[in-house]
Amino acid sequence: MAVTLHDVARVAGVSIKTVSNVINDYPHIRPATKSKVEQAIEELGYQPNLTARSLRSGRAGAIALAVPDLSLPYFAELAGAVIAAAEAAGIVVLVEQTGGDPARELEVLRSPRLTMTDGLIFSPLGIEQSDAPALRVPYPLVLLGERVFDPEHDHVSMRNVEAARAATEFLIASGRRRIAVVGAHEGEVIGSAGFRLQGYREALDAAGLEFDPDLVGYTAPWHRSGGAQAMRDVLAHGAPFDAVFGLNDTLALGAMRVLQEAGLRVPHDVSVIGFDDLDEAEYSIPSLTTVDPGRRWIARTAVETLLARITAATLDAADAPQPALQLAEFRIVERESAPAAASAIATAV
Amino acid sequence: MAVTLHDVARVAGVSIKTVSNVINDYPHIRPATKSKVEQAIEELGYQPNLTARSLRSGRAGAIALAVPDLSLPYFAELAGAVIAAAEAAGIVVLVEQTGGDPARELEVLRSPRLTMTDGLIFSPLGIEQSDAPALRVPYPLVLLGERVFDPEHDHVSMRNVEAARAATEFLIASGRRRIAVVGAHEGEVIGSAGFRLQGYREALDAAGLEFDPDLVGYTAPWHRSGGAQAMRDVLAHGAPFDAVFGLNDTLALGAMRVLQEAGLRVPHDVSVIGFDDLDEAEYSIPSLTTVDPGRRWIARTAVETLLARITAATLDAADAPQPALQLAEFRIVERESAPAAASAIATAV
DNA sequence: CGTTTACTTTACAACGTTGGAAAGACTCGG
DNA sequence: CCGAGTCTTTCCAACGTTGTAAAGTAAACG
Repeated sequence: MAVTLHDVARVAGVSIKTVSNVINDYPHIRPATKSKVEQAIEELGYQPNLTARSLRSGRAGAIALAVPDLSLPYFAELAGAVIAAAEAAGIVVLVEQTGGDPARELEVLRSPRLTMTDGLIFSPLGIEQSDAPALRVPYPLVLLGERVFDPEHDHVSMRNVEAARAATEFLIASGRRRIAVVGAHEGEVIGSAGFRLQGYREALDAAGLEFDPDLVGYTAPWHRSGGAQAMRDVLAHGAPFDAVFGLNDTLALGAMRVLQEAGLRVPHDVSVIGFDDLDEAEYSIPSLTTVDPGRRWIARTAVETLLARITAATLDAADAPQPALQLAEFRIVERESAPAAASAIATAV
Repeated sequence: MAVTLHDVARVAGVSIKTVSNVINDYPHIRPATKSKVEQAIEELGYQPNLTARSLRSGRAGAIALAVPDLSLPYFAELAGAVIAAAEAAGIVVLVEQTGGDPARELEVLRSPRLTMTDGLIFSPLGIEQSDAPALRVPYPLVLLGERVFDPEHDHVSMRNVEAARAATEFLIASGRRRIAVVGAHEGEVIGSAGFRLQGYREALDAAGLEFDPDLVGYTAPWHRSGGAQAMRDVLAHGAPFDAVFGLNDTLALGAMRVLQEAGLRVPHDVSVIGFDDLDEAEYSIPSLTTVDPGRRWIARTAVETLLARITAATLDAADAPQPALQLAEFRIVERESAPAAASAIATAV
């Protein structure tokens, strides 16, 4: 079928090892031989078989990325950033979708498919802290997110508590006092929802504001429809509010949608802030004030960390650094849905 | 490092071929031997090395998907659907981003990386019909989109002209007469922009409406910002209009944003229709009437076609079907931004 | 009880590549 | 013109797996 080293060697009239040497820039090759080989390569259109190279060298030049679902914009943008960062290092990315299902997540971790890659960047959503032992896999692994922590692993994440607190404080500083939340997970302590809710409560406490359970909207899926439904629940409670903190942007966008249906104006009656700084936050109507949690930095750092770990593993380096938790810097991106200086106070139905 | 067939064979006290036979469900194995081997596999946690298997068998169990950019929602959702469809067949997907850059697209086609996969699903954006010869690659290839056509290849696409015509006719049927377009590409005939613009013109012609160049907003990148900019250009022309056809959803959403800034109400003053039926179209404010071009069907069909082609290639089947162009069915999804029965007529700027 | 037949296991080679080290060729000094 | 040193090329084996075919074993038959 395909052209192999043997074919090139035959055409060039040398041994296959010489061809291999040319390809791998072995220094001691006579110029004449080299050009002869290069000409044969050109003529035959030879391309190295990366599968064979991978088998022989033990390095695949590929990593795996497991995320819940590419139809969730956060993960789509994360995946895009990971692929771009890997590409810059000449590495390709195999993408798996887990759907956030714990069983599927565990299955991916154990899957023999990973023998085709050098390591995994794993963004779990369904598994729990008690599943941490399942993370002790025989290949380099970098964790993302805040679902599971394990001191044995490199972990790249964001400052959820601080960032959520900053978002809430931003609303408070703008004059809001009754701040609803959408996207909470019942009883969750660890995880994006738990941490961000904690940050929210810390901000309230620090400002001497009371936490009102009626202002918390719950939803498991962080889809726009979930945000809409949680917002409706809060409205149904009848407690007045003048701001909404969407625990992520899609939730906030879904919530904005419901507010508008309910006749509440954003930001006139209700300020809305999100979390993630998705592309679409910039172009929603009104544009969404949000937290940029450092997604690109996370992608880049995750790839760099994984590649360093892979290199260390091949060198069997004893001086490899300890696994670490690296946290991205965040910043508030002010847009229309929550101006720094808000005005009116609404009394919602 | 990893456990190999040799290790299992040693522990089980059999030859490696017997272990291989057990794994591959070879029928003639004594039950006692089989269980002995299975126990050793279990005990050692053996996992087959897919790289070696792939080298030996010539089948990688992986396909490549090349799309412009995952931060474009259409391609993110497409990629998600492709991965899901492949997963159902036990195939993994390696995702490449071309950025829509012609040079990069050609590079991906020729890249030795593809030797790690069994075939490619390619969604070009930058290359042109004249680049078609570059598509004659030595591995199975399925084309998506409408940038390049080639009778030598399987191609899965959508009914751009008909669907765009239907979208325009939908606006006309709702009572609109001055329909702007955003997202056109200067001089393009072949390609999403060209085809959809053609459908738009066909609808105008059929309805006896005049085509007004001042109502066409151009933008190369089909980002939201491009839609916004194109909409501003149209507004700047000063020609009145009562509807906007965004050549895709993100363009339409960007345009809606600008309309609102300009004080025009959607759909009261201006109806807006998009194209793609992205998740977010359902939750924008107002929700976006759009065309569902059959994205999931396209993903599923592309994967099935590619896998069939791969199988045919390995069997060296002479009875393989001719390459074909398969087109998805489309439908109009009516939402708020363009109701079937529109009312007022606006006179823009 | 020898022989055919069917079942079960194994030896070997090969997929395409590269590391290690030996073999060959050339250059230079004496 | 020889030996030492350097440059250049080749040979061999191995990465982990599976196809082919042969070898070995047990059951069945006459």
